[in-house]
Amino acid sequence: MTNLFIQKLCLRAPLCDADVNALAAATSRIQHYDAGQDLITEGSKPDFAYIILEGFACRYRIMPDGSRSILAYLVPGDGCDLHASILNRMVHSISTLTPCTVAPIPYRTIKELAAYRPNIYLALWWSVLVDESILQEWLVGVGRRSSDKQLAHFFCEVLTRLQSVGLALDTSYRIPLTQSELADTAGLSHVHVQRVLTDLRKAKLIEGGRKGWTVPDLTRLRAFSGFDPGYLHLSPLGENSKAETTADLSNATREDFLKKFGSSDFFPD
Amino acid sequence: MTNLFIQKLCLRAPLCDADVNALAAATSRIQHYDAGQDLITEGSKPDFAYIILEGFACRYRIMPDGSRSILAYLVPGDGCDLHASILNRMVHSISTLTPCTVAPIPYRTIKELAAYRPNIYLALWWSVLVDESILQEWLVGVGRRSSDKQLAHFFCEVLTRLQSVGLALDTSYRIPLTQSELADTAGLSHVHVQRVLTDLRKAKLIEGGRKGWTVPDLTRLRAFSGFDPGYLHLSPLGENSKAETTADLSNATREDFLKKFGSSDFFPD
DNA sequence: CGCTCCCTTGAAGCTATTCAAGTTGAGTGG
DNA sequence: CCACTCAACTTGAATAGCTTCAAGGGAGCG
Repeated sequence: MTNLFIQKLCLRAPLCDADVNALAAATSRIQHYDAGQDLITEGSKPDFAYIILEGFACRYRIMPDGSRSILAYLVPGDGCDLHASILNRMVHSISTLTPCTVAPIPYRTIKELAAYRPNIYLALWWSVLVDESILQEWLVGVGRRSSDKQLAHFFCEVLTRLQSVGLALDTSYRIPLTQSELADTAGLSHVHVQRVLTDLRKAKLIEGGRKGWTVPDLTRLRAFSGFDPGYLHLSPLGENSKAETTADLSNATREDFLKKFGSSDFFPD
Repeated sequence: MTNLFIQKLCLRAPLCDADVNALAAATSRIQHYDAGQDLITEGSKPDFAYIILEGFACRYRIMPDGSRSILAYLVPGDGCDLHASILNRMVHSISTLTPCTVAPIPYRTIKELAAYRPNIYLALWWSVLVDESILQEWLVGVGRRSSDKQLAHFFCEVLTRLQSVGLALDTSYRIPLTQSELADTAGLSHVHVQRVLTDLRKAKLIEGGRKGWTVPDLTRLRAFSGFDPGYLHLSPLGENSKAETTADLSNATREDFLKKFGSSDFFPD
């Protein structure tokens, strides 16, 4: 019994059977949402984090003038704001873009999982840091990439993230986003996005439209946009080309890892 | 024995004397850097995190075409990449902008502090989440704010962050950034930044130039830029009404400030 | 004194926005 | 099945915002 969320965490820390079972229990209750519904609203302080099991969602903010800024996409396997209970309140909203299947998890449960299961704790940390890294990449993109490269880069990112959980392994996977959503992601007007996308289509770098984009040749799109997946930190623990360092986990074998972090006194409380 | 880093963490979790002493010991070794030196270089996997005790530093990326994108500023009291040892390798560099006093902390020490001292653990988490929140705000700004409002908003943020650790309580505090640095922060050309800044100067919203900016009236600048400090999550744990947060530091006199944040149980020292 | 870094200004041109008016396609009810 | 509707997409034209190139000015420092 597993799901894409658990699969994703498995990429990030060596979870044992007990870890997987605990996560499976935590995500066993599921809910369905239609497209366009808010899971979390700006200003609230929710009691649950949500795991997206199917569908696409996004984190966004509405500016005083009514314009929208999309800050992140949540694809199947992603959790939203697993950590947010530490902060006072949400400063953005989260909304479904397609019909979604989600698993709500009480923050209490997350805290307990993190406290008693070091590997889950590590995997959650990893997720937060990857979120931050993606945010940095987007900031670079909005600031310093041309609009065509930025949109192409974004498609590469989403496909790569989907592939990392076993989706989008062939080129027929449809990314269900409208041009307006892409515009609010890239900080552009929807009219301009439309023109850029037709150019990309003419160059055979993307295909589709109307809430369904496909990429015929991801390698070409990556080359075009200068996409380097390093910032997604996808490579499993243990595969690290850099020289050995005193900092710990990346070079560690599973045994080293457990020896170091599996002891119960590491997480008091 | 305390410093701005410890002071900042005290705002974020109720640290006891032992916590403070442990942090003081961890940051007791200090180093001096000239302006323009890299503390951490892209692609490396450093052994130390660095706490900025004096001076300004920034996190940045150089794009393939040679342009720079600044992703974050580190002001006194900030730590850089306290958590980075979990990830494979750095995907950006960190450089001093002014001469800096920094305290290097081995990642081992950070791990131990986090493991054995729950309040420090909580405060570090908080720091990471605030960093992420700032990144989101910047992304919104680059995408959806006009260039004058964006730069004004940025000045508000930096001043507010400085005030939260007791710096910049009056208007004479100089923000030591060049126009090129501001341009790489806002994703603009330095020529355009120059023109926007002269406009802001004409409107008496900012003063100075040449690596030294001051804000004569932070309230006016906040109103102009639509700055809401909520995303900095400065209010102490437990106090989280919106009204209170927006009110807090910006208009505060020094006495208000000390009354609120200077109480001895808040700064055990 | 002369160097360097930072700032300033002008002009030309590109990029992106805004406004406005269609078109297309999927879904809905008759 | 067809008309109707709505959201998504498309296109054009005018213009604002921003960049680039280029040249020059001013402050601080050895």
